[in-house]
Amino acid sequence: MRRSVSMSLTDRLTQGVQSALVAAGLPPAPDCAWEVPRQAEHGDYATNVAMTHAKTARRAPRQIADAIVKHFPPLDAVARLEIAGPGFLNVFLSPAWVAASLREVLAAGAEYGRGADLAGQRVRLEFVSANPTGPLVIVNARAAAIGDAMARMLRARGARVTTEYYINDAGNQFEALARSFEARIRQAVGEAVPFPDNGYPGEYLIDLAGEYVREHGLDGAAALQAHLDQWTKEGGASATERLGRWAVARMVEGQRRVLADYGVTFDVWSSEQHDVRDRGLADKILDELNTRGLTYEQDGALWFRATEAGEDVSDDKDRVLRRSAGGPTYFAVDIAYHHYVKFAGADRLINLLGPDHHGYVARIRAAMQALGHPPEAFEVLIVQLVTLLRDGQPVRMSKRRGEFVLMEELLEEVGRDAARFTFLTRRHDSPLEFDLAVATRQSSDNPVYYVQYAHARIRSIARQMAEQGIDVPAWDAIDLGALTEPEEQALIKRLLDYPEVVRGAARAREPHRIAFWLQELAGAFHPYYKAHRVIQDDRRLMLARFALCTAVGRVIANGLELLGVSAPETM
RNA sequence: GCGCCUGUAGCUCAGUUGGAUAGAGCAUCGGACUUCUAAUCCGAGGGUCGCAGGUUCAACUCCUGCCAGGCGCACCA
Repeated sequence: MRRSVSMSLTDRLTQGVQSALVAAGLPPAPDCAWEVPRQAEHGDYATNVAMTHAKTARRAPRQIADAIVKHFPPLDAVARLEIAGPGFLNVFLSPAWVAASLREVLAAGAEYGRGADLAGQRVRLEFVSANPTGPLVIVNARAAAIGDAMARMLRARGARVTTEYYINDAGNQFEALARSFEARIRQAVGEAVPFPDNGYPGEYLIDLAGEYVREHGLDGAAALQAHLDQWTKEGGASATERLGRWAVARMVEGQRRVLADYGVTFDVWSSEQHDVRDRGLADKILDELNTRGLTYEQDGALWFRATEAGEDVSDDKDRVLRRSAGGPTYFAVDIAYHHYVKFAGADRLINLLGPDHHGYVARIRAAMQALGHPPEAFEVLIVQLVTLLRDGQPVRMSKRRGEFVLMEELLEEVGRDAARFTFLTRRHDSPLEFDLAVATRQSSDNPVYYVQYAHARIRSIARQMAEQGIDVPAWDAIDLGALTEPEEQALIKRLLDYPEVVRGAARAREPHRIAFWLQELAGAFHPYYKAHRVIQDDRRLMLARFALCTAVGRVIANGLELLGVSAPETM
């Protein structure tokens, strides 16, 4: 980021306030927050510093405000200061400064909105991580949209982000899948075997079994038995496990493909089996925890003192690490994975989990803190459920019972951009009601098109000007002083807020702020476009407006990029 | 029973670490295309911010209690 914009306007205003306070013989304020007032008559920026500072400065708010106004240093950005209400300080920007500041947006281009406030942070961001026991469903699409936007946002502010998909390809769920898959294969070749209890009854397993039988040329029960016997002779993993591995590989491949179609790719795909269990990390972490005195034996099992570990969390009960029957629990494996693998390459972990895991958060956080990781180094964000409706009727989603709506189907019906944008106009921790019928019916008036359309219109102006052979000089050579309309001033001021919006969204882990802000920007642009023509005889005005529109288009494209949504040239 | 999330317009949701008269989209109603894309624009109606207290100059926002919905409380993952 260029030095001229590295210090934001509000920073400069704060500096002005502080120097004014000192010049007036008052103590500097510990904090000075700026907001954009809802109403234009309250100025472009406002601060309540005179009120919050009243106690420490031991003066009446209005007295402090008076002093600030009297001693405020001259800034070319500031046209005037006003005191209002109980002691608000309202700042009115100079129109000439506003118009000229457009140059910074244009000069920064695709870089505009990026910054370095998270520079040096190595973040490992895990999301989706659905069980490899079935295809991805709608809630996975929500997590994917949020996680991917989160990664883009954090990178834009300087963090080094590694995105990760963790595959739970071990334990009871894997075994249930393997047994279910074997049963489906046997049924596919005509054997009358019962389907296992606690299996995965979804139709996708029947399809997958059919594929397996076809690809291996198993044209009957005898051929299947020969196929399996060969493995038995070889020794090693059981036939059931081998079938399960095949099913998992196919399932993960399918998940990866759907996510790629959605525009979401991961830097790392890690496997519970290969990257943790096979490397003996589970045993290693038990030793580590033992050494630290964080465990005890009881009833033949090894327990973690979850109720005592942790600085800012405490679990409500201790947790088993090694079962009395032997073997580590998922929890033990997970501690090992976080500690040895994830923290090896990052100083900050962010996990997006579903609400069904929130009871798990306290124990894993406690474990991380017990292993010496500071509380803020390990963040868990709960992405709330998507309650699926079809014409107002709830649709239960359960992979176990085989009832769900696939992420693939969502993308076909609603489309990638609309789906992503819909998920990104909600807070991640807010439950979302998603009516498929309504979403399909309304997919053509999804708010995403409102934003994209603004971009397409702007690109269209550029095409028109090129077609008409209008010569556009470098931005620096254009006289922006022509931008005096209130709508033009308002648009530029919005653009100036953008870097701060991205910064705040990244810091709060809230990509939805960007989506809402883009809607507001488009909402300011469309009326302007309708009311004022760009291409016209007054060349000075035309070029200035073209510069403004180009900047708006640029920022829309930048913002949509952070959300993983396309910015079309035409619509 | 305990814990977490949520409760804001008819519906779906925002509300920027306490600010000034609580917003948007959809839906409803009334208008606007000879003009850079009408996937647009202009206007109207629509609210006890779940309820009740408390904190203070100021509460949708913070605290307490209650009500309602969702989720979780395994030697499953």
